[in-house]
Order: sequence, then structure tokens, then C-alpha cells
Amino acid sequence: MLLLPSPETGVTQEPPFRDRLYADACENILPTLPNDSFDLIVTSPPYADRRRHTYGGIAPDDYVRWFLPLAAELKRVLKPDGSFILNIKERVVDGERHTYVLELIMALRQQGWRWTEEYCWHKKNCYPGKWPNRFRDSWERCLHFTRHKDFKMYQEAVMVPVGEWAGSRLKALSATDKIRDESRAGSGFGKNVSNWVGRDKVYPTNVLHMATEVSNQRHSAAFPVSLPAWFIQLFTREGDLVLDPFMGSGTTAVAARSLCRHYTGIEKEADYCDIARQRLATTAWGSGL
Amino acid sequence: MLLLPSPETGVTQEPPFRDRLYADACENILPTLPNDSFDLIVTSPPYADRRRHTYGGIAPDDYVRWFLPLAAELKRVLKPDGSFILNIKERVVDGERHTYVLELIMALRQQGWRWTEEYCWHKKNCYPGKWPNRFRDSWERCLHFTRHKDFKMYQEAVMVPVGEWAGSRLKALSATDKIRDESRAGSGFGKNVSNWVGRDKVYPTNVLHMATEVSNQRHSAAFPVSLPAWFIQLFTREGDLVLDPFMGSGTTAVAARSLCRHYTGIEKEADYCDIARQRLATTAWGSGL
DNA sequence: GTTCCGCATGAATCGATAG
DNA sequence: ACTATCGATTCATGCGGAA
Repeated sequence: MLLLPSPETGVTQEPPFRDRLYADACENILPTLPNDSFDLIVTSPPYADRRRHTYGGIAPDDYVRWFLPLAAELKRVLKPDGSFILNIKERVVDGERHTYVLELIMALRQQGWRWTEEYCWHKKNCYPGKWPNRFRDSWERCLHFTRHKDFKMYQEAVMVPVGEWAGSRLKALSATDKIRDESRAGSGFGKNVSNWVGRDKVYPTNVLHMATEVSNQRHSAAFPVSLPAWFIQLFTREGDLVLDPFMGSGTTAVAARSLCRHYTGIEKEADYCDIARQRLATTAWGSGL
Repeated sequence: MLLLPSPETGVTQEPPFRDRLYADACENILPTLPNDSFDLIVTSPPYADRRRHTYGGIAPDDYVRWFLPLAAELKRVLKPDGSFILNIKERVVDGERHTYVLELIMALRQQGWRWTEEYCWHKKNCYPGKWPNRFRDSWERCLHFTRHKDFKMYQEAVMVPVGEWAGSRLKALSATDKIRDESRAGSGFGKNVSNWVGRDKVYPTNVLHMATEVSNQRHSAAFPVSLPAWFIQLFTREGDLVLDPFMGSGTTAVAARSLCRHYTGIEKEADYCDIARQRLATTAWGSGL
């Protein structure tokens, strides 16, 4: 956590952006945030030409030019040993995959980011439909960028049990399950964890199996809580600070708070910001574990 | 199948490259093959296979320059409505993913190829190992390129059993499904319902779950027969002709032959070519998977 | 208190039709 | 010609109500 000394008392105090939601465009807010402030940035920006009703839609050919200045700000406000997770998938244009995501990766490297890894999010419940030249798109990229070769990573926090759970390990860790078990006299999930003690655990791979959330949120992006939760556990410790510059209905902030991490959320649509506030109001600190 | 008229008898005959293995480098063989000859090209070039020690090793920075002239030949020998499946994954260089695969995709588009789709091959049993900054790499790209917007695709050949949910749902068709279909399709109400009743197979997605083959062949490639077999069933019919310009131990040829397709294989290492011949000798035409 | 079961919905894409 | 809109197609999941 970044702590600022109070100008009057000289005592360190919380920065004003900690656990705060900004109902404004991130191009307006990011420049106001100080350098090296965040341990992790997790976001799912508007995909090109998608969600055009709420975000106006960026043309695929303009996507890199639109994103690059924001990425420069993100690089500035990220701590040197922090990570930036970008969830994105290119859309089909004229029957073929557009290359703007590939171009974005290379442009971010030109900007000084390191393309450390590409995680594969396998969406078990992808959009239905049938076309003569392709199948349903069932995966998205979670691009992992860092500022330096060395960065913080807490692999033990996301270890999974071996055996029958291996196939659906991440589903087993979905936030919904955890909340449900928590609500049942608090014995559900904790008990399961204690059952796992003594069994062998293994590290996961770079393929994540998670279903999208199709209801409950009035936001069109199907970003499940378990996705930012996984990266938050992997790249931060309790008390760290997580930024989502395209917060939407607050999924990243909810994940952070339930895992005892602080958040900063930016969302230019006031309606979504209100939804996020409501969700956070009913999310107890530390409820996720 | 391409059939050439015999210069002596005038009767059509099999082309000389049908069901043939070439123990030579593909840059030597490809120029000898005629235009528009193959229905499908499936290959896993060096690097995706981690065969670099046997191929002399192409430096990542030289990869596109090395591959591009070969791709031009591949485009020439592929039928206009054929497909080119390139199984590849970029290496980690100096702690980050190298961009040569991204650059290759864009260079192939410059060459006239269409980047129609990117299938995700999820390797259920990936290599073990542990690193401080990344997890095991459990997926590879299967890039789908075509010459034109329209191409051959036989989706019914790779349908998969429907999920467990269907048992309860199809037992009693819901009224709202009918309403929804009716509202959208207008008169298509009865037809839609009858389409679902009795359906036990669905179309797959663009994520393939296949385990790698370990230590079965003396070749180091972890390219399972099921991977080319899936694309062969999807993009060709019986009697069609499949090319693998980096054949290795003959996995693509074995898959083709067992599925009643013809093959042409190119492999510059004579030892691998011998292994491929042995495998093909014990693979019956139409023996299945 | 479990389990079962009905049901709405989703970062989609293509082809035809209209301007 | 070239762009914008619209209808058709399709399947896995979590939630809530019922047994």
C-alpha cells in the first residue's frame, strides 16, 4: 500500500483513491493518480465495436490508437513489480479474425510493457449460434503484462487439489459457491478447505476454466468474479491495491474486497457505477475465503 | 482428388505425390508440386514441436523470414477452397513471450492468407515443471488460414455428445423456449421444437481438449493423432488429399490414412521418415481413430 | 435442508434486405 | 457498389421455486 504523509500532522494516511469508485472516463481520472500506486491492474476494456450501446464502440481499425495513451498511464501508476492483466478477444470482421489485438500486444511492447504471458480463459458456456465457417468462440485471452522481468507472483495462493477436482478446479472456487457456503452457518467452504489439508496440491496451468455469469448483473459483460479473483490471489497479498480502469458493474472491486484487498474502480457510466456501489455494499471484507 | 491424364494412355491416373513421403526439406519438395493440389494442409512446424535441436534451430527473430517463402508455396499448392492449419506456440525468450507468431500471422495476411480462426488446443497433460514467474503452458494455437472467404467445412463430422443438462431439459420442452423462438422466428415455432427433440449431439466449440501423446514415438513431438484427425474430419471428405510439410514421425499421414484420406508427407530427417513409413505400414486404410 | 427442475440469458456471426 | 439494419441460429449455466 502506498501511504502518503499527511501535510498537517506528518502521519501517514490512506491515499484518497483507495477503495474509491470514480464515475468518470478513465482518460480523465488516470492522470490524477500518482506514480507506482497499484499492485495489480485487472480489466476487461470494451472490445472493439462491442457494447456500442453503452460505450459507443471503438472501430477495430482505431482500437490500438485509442488504447495506447491509456496504457501509458496504466504503466505509470502500476508499481514496478506489479502486473497488468488485460482480458480481451478480437472480433470477426468480414469473415476473419481482426488483428487489432495482435497489433496491441506489439504496440504495448513498443511502449515498454513486457508481454510476460498469455493465459487462456476457457468459457465453458459460450455464446450459442451456428455459422457455416466457424464454431462458437469459447475462449478469450488474458494477456499478462509487466513493467520488469521480475514481478510479484504468489503461486501457492492458487494451488489446486489433485485428483477428481482437477477438471473443474476453478469452478469449485467460484465466488458464488464460496458465498453460498459462507451463508450456511459459515461451515461450508472452510470445512472443504480443511478436508483438502493433507492432500497433495498442484500448481495450475495457464488455462482457466470458468463459466461466464449470464444473470444477476445488469451489465452486458460476462466477466465472472472468479476471473479477477484468481489473478488477485496470484499477484497480490492482503491489503494490496487493485485497479480496474474499466470497472463496469464492479466485478473486480467485489473480488478484491472479498479477498481483503483494496480497490480503485473507474467507470464512466454512472448507472454501472451505482450497481458497483450496491454490490460492494453487500460484499463483506474478506467474505471470499 | 487431382487426377492427371497419362501422357501415354490418356487415362487419368493418380498423381505421383499421392500417399507418398518425401525424405527431403520442404523448401526443395514444395516447388515441385502443382498448383491447387491439396484439400488441407496440417502441420506443426519446428518450435511448436520443440524440435529445434534436430532442425538446427531457427532463431525467433528469423522465424517469419524463414517461414514466409514456404507459406507462399503452401498457398500455391492448396486448393482454393482448402484450409491450412498451423499448430504453433511462441517460445519464452528472456522471460516474456516472443512475438514471432503474432508477426507471422500478420505477415501471412500480407501474403494473401485469410486468418479465419484461431482454435485453442488445450493440452490436458502438459509438460511438468515449475518456474517462479509463470505456470506450465497448457495450450497451443491452431491457426486456421484460408485462401478465400468461402471454404469447405464439414461441421457434422465432428459433432460431440450434448451436455448432461439436455437430459432434463429435452424431457419436457419449456413453454418459454417455444415463445421465444416464436417471437423471433415467427412461424418457425414447430420446426424449432422438433429440431431439439431427440437431438443428442451438438457442434463443438473452437477449444479442443486433447491430451498429448507421451513417449509413444521416438520423435519428440507431442502432436497427438487426434489433433490432425479432428481437422481432417472437419475440412476434408474421404478420398481427399492432406499435406504435412513438416511431417515428423508421420502423425498427420497416419491420421489421414486411418480416416480414408490420402496424404503427402515431407520430412527432411531420414530417421523420422523411416518411422513414419513403419507407422503407416501398420495403419490400415479406414481403421479409424 | 437437500435435490430437482424450469427457465432466461449471454463481449456472436452470417446472410439477406433495405437505403 | 457499399453501408446499415434485422432475423435466424444455438447451448451451458446459475438462479429461484418446488418437491
